[in-house]
Amino acid sequence: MKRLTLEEIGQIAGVSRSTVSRVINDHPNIRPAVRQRVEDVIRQTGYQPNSAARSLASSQSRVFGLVMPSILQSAFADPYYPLVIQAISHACNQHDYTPGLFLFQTPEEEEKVSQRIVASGLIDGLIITADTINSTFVSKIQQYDIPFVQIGRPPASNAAAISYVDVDNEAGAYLAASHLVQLGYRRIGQLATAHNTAGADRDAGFRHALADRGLEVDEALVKVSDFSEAGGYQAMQTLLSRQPEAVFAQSDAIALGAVRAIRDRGLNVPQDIAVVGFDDMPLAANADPPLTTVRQPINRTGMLAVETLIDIVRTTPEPARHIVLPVELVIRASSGAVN
Amino acid sequence: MKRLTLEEIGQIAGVSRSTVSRVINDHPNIRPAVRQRVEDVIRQTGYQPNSAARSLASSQSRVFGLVMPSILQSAFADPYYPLVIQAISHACNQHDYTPGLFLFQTPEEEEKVSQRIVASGLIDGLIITADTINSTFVSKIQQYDIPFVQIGRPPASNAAAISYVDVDNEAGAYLAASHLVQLGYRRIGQLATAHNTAGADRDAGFRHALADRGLEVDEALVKVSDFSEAGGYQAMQTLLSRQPEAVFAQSDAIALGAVRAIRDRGLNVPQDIAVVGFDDMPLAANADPPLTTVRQPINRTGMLAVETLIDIVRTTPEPARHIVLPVELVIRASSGAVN
DNA sequence: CAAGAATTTGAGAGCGCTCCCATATTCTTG
DNA sequence: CAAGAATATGGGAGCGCTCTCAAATTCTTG
Repeated sequence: MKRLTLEEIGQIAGVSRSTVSRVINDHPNIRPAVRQRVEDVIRQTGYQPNSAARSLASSQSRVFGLVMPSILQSAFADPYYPLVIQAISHACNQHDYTPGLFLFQTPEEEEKVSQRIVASGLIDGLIITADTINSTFVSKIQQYDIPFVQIGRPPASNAAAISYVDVDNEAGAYLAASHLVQLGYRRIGQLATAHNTAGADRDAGFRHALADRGLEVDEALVKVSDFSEAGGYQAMQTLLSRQPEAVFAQSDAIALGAVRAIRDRGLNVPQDIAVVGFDDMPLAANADPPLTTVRQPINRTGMLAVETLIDIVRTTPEPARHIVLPVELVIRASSGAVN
Repeated sequence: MKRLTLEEIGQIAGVSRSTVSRVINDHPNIRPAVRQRVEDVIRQTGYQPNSAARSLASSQSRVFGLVMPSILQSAFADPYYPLVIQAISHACNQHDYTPGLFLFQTPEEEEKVSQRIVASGLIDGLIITADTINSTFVSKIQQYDIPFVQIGRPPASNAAAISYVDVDNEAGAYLAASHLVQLGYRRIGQLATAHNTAGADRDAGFRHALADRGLEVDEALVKVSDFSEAGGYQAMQTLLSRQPEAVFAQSDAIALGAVRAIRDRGLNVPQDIAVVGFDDMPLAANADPPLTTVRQPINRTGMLAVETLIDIVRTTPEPARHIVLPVELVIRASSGAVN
């Protein structure tokens, strides 16, 4: 079927191009009868405005870029990212935006593609998932005047100038660690991560919780992992010799790896070692044992990132928006509080 | 920094708009000296052509839509999809296309968004990941003249007319099942899936393998699951009472769930029950025990889907392209062949 | 019911490119 | 080295919208 133009829709409805444009863009000052007539024609013909022409005339594409910088490497080892992508996609669908996907595996790929996307006008704004401490991508993007919001808190040095949506990682870790303390565990370990602000905040929450209850953090019980199940497995293996009574893992994937490591050593969760995770991924509830964890609202994070970006694009970019979402502790069997 | 136009680049380089356009689009018949001069100016200024203007003038957007129909539901329960997305993203980056992401959770969302994407000219073609038997989405898309390729074989009824990239599921399952037979197992079960062609093909391969070696398929040893780890866990639980000696799972996630179910029953893999998966996800190698599985080339699948679509968009859409990629059996500990 | 105010509609210009055709330049070759 | 062929370059038109401004229509109100 041939594609119609505004002009042709106008002809059919007996009005001008301009009037049809007004109807489509919800402008005021159209007689109701005319609006109705035009809307009918649009519906009957299935007309959709040509998006290239729209972008060119309005310099707005209604496309957002969803960026995962190369520094995240094989980002999908952590099931968190697919969920974020899903949430953002859904939010974009609701708001009639199209999410363009930009995953970078190497710095070269990042360099080549990012040049194109920032300068071609293809994209109205960027959603950047990067809470790594050193993000060359973000500092590069700041040089262009393209709006963006970050998912996850940027490093303190430039957090003020950057709009972001984050969850309250510190409060979540505080809840998790407090929970373990309250259950009577004393030798509490942590499977931490490095080079990312979420990890730093969770670490801080963990330490505050212990301190607030008069416990000292035994640095020998803190091991660094990446965000994957395999990383958790390895880190837990090294931690096992220190005989912790409980362990706070900075993600569910890490926690699951830890559980596996504990089992392989012939020990049981939570009888021998209690485990608490972070994220509340779908698989946390189905795990064996079901994982006590900190639930973070991934869907709301994605939705708010999109809505914040829309707001920035449509109104003034200043001042930067900072959103921090609350989290909650979900108590299941792995911490030994229930069975 | 202000965005430059073709005209302005031409001015700086002392040539016309048209010549600059020719340089950018690699047209022949430009004197080397002139081309050089123009390229220098482009490089120095960091000029990028405005993509809206390009699309409008050429009616090509260089955007592909990556679609996961609503029928897949929470598609990301299976880690296969994130990997496919990653592969497609990478392939698009290489070929200077932008992948637009269209994940649909409900039929309403699908309806609303797909109308916009097929008719607005935003998109040059679609990559559809859907090997479900009943895809209303695909039949709807066929009514428009928008090029698309499917990942996974369409149902036989209209496979001839549809371009697709698939892996040789039947051969893979045949390899896996033959492997189990050769190891001496006789009571071989299958954790199958329903309503998708990949599952049907893997089922066929499984049955052929057994038949070719004179074994009958015991239907009581075939259980249906979805593609998730939790689904595999449940299906295996019901299968356990039938005391299989070995089981072929139609995906790695299912296989991992099965391993967990077997363990929970106090049995060991592979000593009591051997397990073979399908996909060779990254976690298969790290699993405990490492999973014998059928490796499918996800990166090549994504790459070929993109390249096939580019070919269809640029040349003639007829005839439909059918690509079936080979798979290989990866033998690890879970099948009992090695330790 | 006329005159001014308010509302509604139409037409022109322009967004930055590509594509085609006309003109200018360079290359052949007798 | 002239004349025709081949090659290289420039300019106009047009892609389908939006936005501004002017004109037409409708609404007020004395």
